Amino acid sequence: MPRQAKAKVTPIWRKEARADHIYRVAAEIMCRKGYEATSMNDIADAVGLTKAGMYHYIQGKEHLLFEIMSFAMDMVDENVIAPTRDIEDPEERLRALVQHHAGRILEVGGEVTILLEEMWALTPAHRRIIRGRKREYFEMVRQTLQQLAAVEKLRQVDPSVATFSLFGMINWISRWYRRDGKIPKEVVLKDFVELAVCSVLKTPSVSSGKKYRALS
Amino acid sequence: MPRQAKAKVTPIWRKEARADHIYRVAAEIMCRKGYEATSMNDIADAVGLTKAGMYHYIQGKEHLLFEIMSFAMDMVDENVIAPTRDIEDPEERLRALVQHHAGRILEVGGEVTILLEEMWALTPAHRRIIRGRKREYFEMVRQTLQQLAAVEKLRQVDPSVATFSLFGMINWISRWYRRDGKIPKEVVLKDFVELAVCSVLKTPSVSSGKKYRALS
DNA sequence: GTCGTAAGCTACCGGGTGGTCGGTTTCCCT
DNA sequence: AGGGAAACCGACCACCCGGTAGCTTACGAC
Repeated sequence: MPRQAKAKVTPIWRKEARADHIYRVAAEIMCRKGYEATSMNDIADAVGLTKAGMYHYIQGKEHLLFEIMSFAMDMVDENVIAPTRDIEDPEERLRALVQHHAGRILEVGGEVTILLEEMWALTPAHRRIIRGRKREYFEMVRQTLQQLAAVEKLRQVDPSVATFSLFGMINWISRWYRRDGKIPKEVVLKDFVELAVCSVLKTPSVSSGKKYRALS
Repeated sequence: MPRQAKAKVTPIWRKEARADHIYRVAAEIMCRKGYEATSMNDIADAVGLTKAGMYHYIQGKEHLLFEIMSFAMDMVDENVIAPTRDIEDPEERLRALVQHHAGRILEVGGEVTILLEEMWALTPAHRRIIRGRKREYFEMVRQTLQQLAAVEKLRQVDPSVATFSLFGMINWISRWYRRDGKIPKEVVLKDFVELAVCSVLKTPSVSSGKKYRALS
């Protein structure tokens, strides 16, 4: 039990921290095999406990999924919505939204994004909560596009359809991007900002170049 | 048994046709609840047979999924690849690809597209087959983008990344589009062609207007 | 040292899974 | 009328699921 060595140094193994570890392992497995195809024994084995032992830290399978999804939405709130909410210029805001969201997926890994689609596995109450948080995010992006439409910068497309399109492009990343693949994540990020912004804007101004300048 | 009435008219109820019906029903249920969450009893009930009776027409659950996925890829081959393969101008071809693919999803329903993602549920042999067919399609789109890059029409983005982006936008449609919703499919289709083409092309020429003219 | 608590395990539960077997019904053909 | 095949079903199988009860162990506080 190598973990015990660390336990000696930090005598109190926070129960919550251990639960966090279980969440992380569970997220990885569930993402790889799907929620239903993942058994509690799979998770217990991966985490080094028996199923019964694991139940001292968690409440149940569905609750596990709910916690993971909530964590995913927390990440969106903190790392995507919060840093972009106060950007005044809607074009600038859109660019930042894409950059932060895609950047998160590329860096943290898409596990969490993929699990966000297993909505039907949640209890109705939990499903309502997650759906509400998703809708909130969706509305923010949609309103950004509507602002752009108001100043004639948006292409002649339905703002909702355009928003769905943006989410499609970005969420799909987690289905194909491999961090050990040959495309570096900086390239993907730069390209995605360009693809996303250009797909919806008539005449995007040149990137303000805060982080990425045009290559040529 | 209302089906019997029809059987009287067409005395030979082709076994294959009955199997087809089962595939269709299974696709609808599996898409709604997910492959693993769908039991053979669910399907049997929906199709009006007992589980044992159903096994006279099908070979097993995994094979059912494989057949559905193969059918989906047949549809792509017939209705997307075949009618666009011989278009010479790559920009025209790209436009047609998006139009046909998105059009199919909007009209047939996305069941089949969503099921195409449950790759991990297949046996390795079946998985290899489906993956091969997917890759073939992917390569066709990618080469179209590469041709566009060769004539300086593609934006400064990696063609593979751009291809993934296109697939993301389009495949995502089946996750949000409701045929009984308020956005008519013609609008979605028109918008998607514009969004997709404009996302990857520097200066898309005005649509040749074969089917859809600019609205204003 | 010993006691209380938390951690963790073995053994088990009821129920549902994909799948099969043997038999019965139904229908068409002659 | 009756024979043969295809259609269909009730009962069952072995197995695995999520989850729990109750016991044992390990450890820190005093």
